[in-house]
Amino acid sequence: MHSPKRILFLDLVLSIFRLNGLLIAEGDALTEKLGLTHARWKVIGAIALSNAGLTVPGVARVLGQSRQAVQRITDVMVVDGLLAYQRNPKHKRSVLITLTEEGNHVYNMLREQQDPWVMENTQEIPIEELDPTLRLIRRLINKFDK
Amino acid sequence: MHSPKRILFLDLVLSIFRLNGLLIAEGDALTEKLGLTHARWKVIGAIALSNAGLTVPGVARVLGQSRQAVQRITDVMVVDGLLAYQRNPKHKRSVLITLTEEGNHVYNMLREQQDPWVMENTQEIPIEELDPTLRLIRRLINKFDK
DNA sequence: AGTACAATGACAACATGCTGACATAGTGAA
DNA sequence: TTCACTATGTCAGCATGTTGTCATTGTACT
Repeated sequence: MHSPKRILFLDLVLSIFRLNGLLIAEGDALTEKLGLTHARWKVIGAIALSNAGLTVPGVARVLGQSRQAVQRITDVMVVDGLLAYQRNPKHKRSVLITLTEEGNHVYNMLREQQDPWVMENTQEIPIEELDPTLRLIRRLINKFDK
Repeated sequence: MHSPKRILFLDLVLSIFRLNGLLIAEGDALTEKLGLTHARWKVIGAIALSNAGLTVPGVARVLGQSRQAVQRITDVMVVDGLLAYQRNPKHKRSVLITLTEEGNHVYNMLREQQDPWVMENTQEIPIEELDPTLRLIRRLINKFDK
């Protein structure tokens, strides 16, 4: 079974691995001055983008990671003053994670780095290419996320 | 700067992170019975797909990882009998990695799991979608890989 | 209410990734 | 050839991810 499609698909899988690593490196370089690591800016991003507020297992679901990994990161970030745990009206034990004032400040600075980066890396790519790619990626995510 | 393109691009980045994790989970499930982990099947795959033979830093470049991380994995895999180091006519110190007989056997079994998996997950996706997606991913890789 | 099952927090063990640092080998240019 | 720079192997320290386990809390169903 050496169909072109097989090769194409495996090539895509390898390329996803590769791009994943490169994007993490990009993000780390972007946030180096902010004292963030990819584990941290992922959490900050997830929380900042959430409307209703997120719990630790909630962030884990969004990022596709184990709740234990997220818990460890958020615990440290609370100690560091970036995040705060807040009573959850929906759940007695599982608190909501919020950005502290400092956390918000860091997120705003992150945005200041991120926006020009996005500009720079998308200006040559038309939406007509971006959109179908995202659709296919999402289709694969849905296929594997069960 | 809240252009649709910005949102689209950030969504794509997050989706890459997510799909990366899901693909690793898929691969791990696929190779569980073979006693492989993702760190290991990535190395085996990279070596099996190479024509000219790969060194440790070579595998690292293909996978987009640090040479130290790859070295640690391959050292263990040599001890476990999956890989062997071979003199490199091109370089006195940097040996070539080869699959042992057992390593080849494992790779063949990996293929037996992988082929139906690829079939199953690509049959609904036409090449006309797969190909431009791979092109865009590669374009991004080239942009970030400096 | 009671009870089974799911979700969560907490802790531990372990695998894997990264960077930094150092010595040695290889490469290319003056 | 010599010399500066790069590539590689090696070791160490640390960040991050996973799974497993256990106790506790929530939830849903009877």
